[in-house]
Amino acid sequence: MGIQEIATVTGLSKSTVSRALRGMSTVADSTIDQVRRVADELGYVPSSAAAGLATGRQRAVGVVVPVIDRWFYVKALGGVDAELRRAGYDLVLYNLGGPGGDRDRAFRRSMLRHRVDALVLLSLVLDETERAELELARHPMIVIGGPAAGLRNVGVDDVVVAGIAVDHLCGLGHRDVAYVGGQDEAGMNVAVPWLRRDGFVDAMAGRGLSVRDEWVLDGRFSFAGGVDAGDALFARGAVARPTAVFCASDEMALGVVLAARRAGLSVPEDVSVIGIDGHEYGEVVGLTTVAQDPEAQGRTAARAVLAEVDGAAAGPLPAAPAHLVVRATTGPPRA
Amino acid sequence: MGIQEIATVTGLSKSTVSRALRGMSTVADSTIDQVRRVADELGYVPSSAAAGLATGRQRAVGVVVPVIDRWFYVKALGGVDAELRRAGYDLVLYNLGGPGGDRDRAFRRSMLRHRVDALVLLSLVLDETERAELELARHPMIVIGGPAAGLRNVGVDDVVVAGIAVDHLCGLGHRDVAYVGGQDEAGMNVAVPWLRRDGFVDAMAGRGLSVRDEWVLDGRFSFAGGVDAGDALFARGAVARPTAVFCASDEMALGVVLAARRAGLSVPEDVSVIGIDGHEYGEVVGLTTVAQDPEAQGRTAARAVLAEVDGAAAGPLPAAPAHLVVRATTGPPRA
DNA sequence: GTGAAAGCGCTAACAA
DNA sequence: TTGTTAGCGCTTTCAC
Repeated sequence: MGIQEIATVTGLSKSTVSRALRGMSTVADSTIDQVRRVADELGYVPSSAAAGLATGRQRAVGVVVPVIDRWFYVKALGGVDAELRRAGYDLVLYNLGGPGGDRDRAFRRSMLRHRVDALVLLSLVLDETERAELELARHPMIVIGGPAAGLRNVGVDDVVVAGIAVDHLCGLGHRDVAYVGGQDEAGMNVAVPWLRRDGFVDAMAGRGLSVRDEWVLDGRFSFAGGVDAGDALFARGAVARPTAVFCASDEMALGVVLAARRAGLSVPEDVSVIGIDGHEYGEVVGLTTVAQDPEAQGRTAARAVLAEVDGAAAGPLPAAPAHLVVRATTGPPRA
Repeated sequence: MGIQEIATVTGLSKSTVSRALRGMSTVADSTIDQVRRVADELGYVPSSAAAGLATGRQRAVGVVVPVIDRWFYVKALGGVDAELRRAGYDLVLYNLGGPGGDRDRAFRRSMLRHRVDALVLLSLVLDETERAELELARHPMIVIGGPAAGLRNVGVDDVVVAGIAVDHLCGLGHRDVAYVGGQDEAGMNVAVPWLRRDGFVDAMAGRGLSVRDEWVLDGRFSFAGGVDAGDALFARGAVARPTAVFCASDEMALGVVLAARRAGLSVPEDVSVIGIDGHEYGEVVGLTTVAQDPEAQGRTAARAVLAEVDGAAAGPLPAAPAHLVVRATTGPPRA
């Protein structure tokens, strides 16, 4: 049940059938109809392997994620997927599976096998070997999230984002603000957390405000991590307590809010909390945040990489937008 | 830079190189070493398309999800992925993208192209046409989540799960319990919500308890939906308020808890809340739940389908385990 | 508008 | 242990 069968049944040649199936304009309309009908009747299923071998194009792009179960990755993946589907491309998912997931093997064994025409890397920091390996495959690559040396990337300007948050907090009158960020649990993607922290510290310094060491905490970029950080922050008694907490992700911010309430503090009266992301849960809970749109970033990245596959030049991409969304978890500090 | 180059450089034949690359035991160890070295030097990258064409095996399996951004799907996807990676298989993600995502095209255009050797469907209810289409591809299929006519499936027994929740609630003395479930937002996957609701109603009936119509709500299987359902439930004043709420997912349960607190009710004193899933957030918040392990289900499904690809018979799978986790959101009703 | 033939890069008998 | 010879199912010149 290949193209040949259809050729035999219709009395046409393989080449004509091939052209007809792809709807090429050099084929008579009547022929196209006939071929399509017969193909349907026969239950013809094209072989992407054969087509790929012949053309050198797989019509598939790979998406590499450090781990899957993070809000940002899921959203970005959805965006990439939507755009690929529009273009008729398949998506092959390469999940590095965290620190325990032996990246090396994953890299070598599958990503390079010409199974895909391009790669979208989700906030990945590659080491030299990995870069070199990927270079072998010679296909277009782009990263979403933190910047990566030598690769195009789409994402927000993390320093700017941190600045927006600090502006908001300081504009309300806060001077004692803590930071909850830290390494991603997966042990990857170092760029983003650092950029946000540096952006925070710098923005504070820009206003003549310094940040206490004990107020820079690791929230592991997760809800539970945020709770832990909040517990640490609020257990110390009112004297050494910040009046505001800036979290590098909404999930952590949600955790901090919970910890605050548990500690008997009211938000934002006793402590203000702001996050980054635009997580759905935050909207419901009334979390103030600097929202970004990872889905749109995914779509942008997919479009860019697809264009490159089609031979377009790889120009630089503009920073993705992010904007302050003021809700109920931030307010002026207590007088 | 194909297998041929290596053959030329080493002075061996293509076949020997091919065998050496795959480490076949009929090849001299020294030859294997040599071939591998030369392959590395040349930066050889195998072509999965060519291998697939020749063998008829793509070493890839497709995973079909109704939408990606749901806790259960993400977790299950992770499980499938882990097992595939172990087996050296790639994962091709087919996201139907909700009701707006024109399933048809997605089905026809890519899933069937022999790009994958098997399919894992995440709680999908297929109509006849879709079933027929997929049959064409003739590869092993399995569904995770609700049962689907004519297909093997792995998942919890939803009726039993609902029974566990009802047992717990009634064991505490509750008689007035509401249900929050409803259609998945995606408009797919009808089986699971219905089974859970029916299981709930039946279990209640089994104890001589009936369920008010106004206490069966749609929470859209999301956090926000849970909040809405909770608002509706708790806005009516204490008279018509249930003493417990059974939610078909933890995300909805979390929303109901939030709504209860907002309405000035304390949990579990004024109202008990129980969910299904074992969501991480629930753990932190102290949500009582009937926990399941979608990741394990994903692994099981992947293993089963891989075995079938390798020619194993497709025996029936046992129901996945689920167990009650009592935490802080359930307690006896007020006297 | 259609056909013939070559070939994409690999694997798999069958020989040697 | 290695080499020879056919394909796998498509696309694509180049003719007609």
